[in-house]
Amino acid sequence: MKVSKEQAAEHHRAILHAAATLFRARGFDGTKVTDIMAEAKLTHGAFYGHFRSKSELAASACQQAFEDRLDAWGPDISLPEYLDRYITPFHRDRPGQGCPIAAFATDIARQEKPVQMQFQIGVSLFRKRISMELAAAGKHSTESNAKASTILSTMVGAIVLARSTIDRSLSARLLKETRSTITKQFAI
Amino acid sequence: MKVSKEQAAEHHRAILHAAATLFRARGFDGTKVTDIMAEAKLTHGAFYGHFRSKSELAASACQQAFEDRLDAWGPDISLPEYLDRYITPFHRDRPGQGCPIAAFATDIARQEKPVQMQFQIGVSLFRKRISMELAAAGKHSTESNAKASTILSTMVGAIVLARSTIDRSLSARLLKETRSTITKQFAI
DNA sequence: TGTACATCAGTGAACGCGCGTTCACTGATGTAC
DNA sequence: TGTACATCAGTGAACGCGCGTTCACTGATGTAC
Repeated sequence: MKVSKEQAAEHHRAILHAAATLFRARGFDGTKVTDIMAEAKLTHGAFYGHFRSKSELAASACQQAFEDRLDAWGPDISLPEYLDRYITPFHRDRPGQGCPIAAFATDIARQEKPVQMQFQIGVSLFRKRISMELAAAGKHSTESNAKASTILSTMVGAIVLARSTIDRSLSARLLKETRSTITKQFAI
Repeated sequence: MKVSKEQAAEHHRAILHAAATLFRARGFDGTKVTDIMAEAKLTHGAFYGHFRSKSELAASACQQAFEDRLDAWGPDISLPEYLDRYITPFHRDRPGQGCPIAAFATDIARQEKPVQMQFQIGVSLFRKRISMELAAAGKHSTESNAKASTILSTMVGAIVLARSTIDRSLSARLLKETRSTITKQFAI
C-alpha cells in the first residue's frame, strides 16, 4: 500500500539510520538486508525502492555514521574530554553508535570502492579534528599532524583490542591503562 | 586415490598454512573452503577428511598464525627493532604473513568461541612479550604493563589504519609519523 | 467539496547464485599370506 | 620377495540453505474534473 511522500522520506531515513547502526555493530556482511528493513519497521521488498543495492546503502550508511559521530563531537569538547569518552567500556559496548573507524577497520578493505571512499573521507576529517585540537592546545604545532596520527591509531587500536578481549575486566584494564598512558606520554 | 600417510600429513599442514595465510589476507568469511584447498593443491572434497568444519579450521589457523608470528620474533630482536619491522609498508602490504591481531581485529567478534579463544591466547602472549621487553630495557617496570597495552594498541591501530587508507603515500606517512612519535613519546 | 482514477510505496512469494557440506566412486597404499 | 585384497585419501558431482534481488500484486495517496 502506498504511503505519503513524507512517510516515505521518513522510511528512507529510518533505513539509513538502521543500516548505520547495524553495519557498525555486526559488520557489512554480517548484516542482512532483511535485518535492516525489520529494524526500520518495513519488509525487505521495499528496500529496492529506496536504494539500488546493499552496496550502495553501505556507502551511504558509512557516510551517515561518520556524520553522526563528528556532529556528536561538538566544538566545546576538547581532545582530553573526547578521549575520556572514547576510550571507555561504554564506547566499547556500543559499536552500533560508536566510532566507524573502529567498527569497519578490517572490513573496509573488502568493500566496494564507493564505501572505501566514504570511509577515507571520514578518517581524514577525524584526523584533521584531532590535529586541530593539538595545534590549538599545544606549542609545537608542526608536530601536531604526526601526533594526531599516533593518537588516532592508539584510540582505534584500543577500542578494537578491547572489543576482542573476552575477559571484561582485562578489557577494561586495557582501556584504563591506555587512556592514562596517553595522558602521561602526550601530556594531554 | 589414496596417498601415503606422510603425504596426507603434508597435505594437512599445507591446508593449515594456506588457511592461516588466506584468512589473514581476506578475512574468515571472505575466504572460501575451495580457495584454501586450491592453495594447498587439492580439491574441496578432501577438506572434510582433514577438518570437521571451516569453523574448526579457523580456530586452528588462528593459532597457527600467532605461532608463526611469535616464532618470527626471535629473542635477539628488541622491541625497537620489532617496531621498525611492524610499522612499515612492507607489513601493511602483506596481511597474509602479518600480525593476526591486525588482520582479525574486527572479524574475531563474529567468529565462534573456539576461534575467539585462540585469538585471546595469542593477544595475551603478544602483550606479555612487549611488556617483558619494556621491563628488560626500562627502569619503571611497574608501568610496563600499562605501556605495553598502549604500544600494542598503537601498533595494531597504525597497521589497520594504514591498510584502510587508499592513498599510499598518505598511508606511508601515517606509518612513519606513528613510528617516530612512539620513539619520542616512549623513548624507545 | 466530492468522486473516479492513476500512481506508486510497500508486501511477500519466488528466483538464483554462492558456498559449506555430503557422498558414491576411484585408485594408490600398505597389509596379509 | 611377490601377489591379492582391504583400506582410505582424494575427486568431483550434487545437495541444501541463506541471502540479495526481482516481481506481480495490493491498496492508500493524491490528482483531475
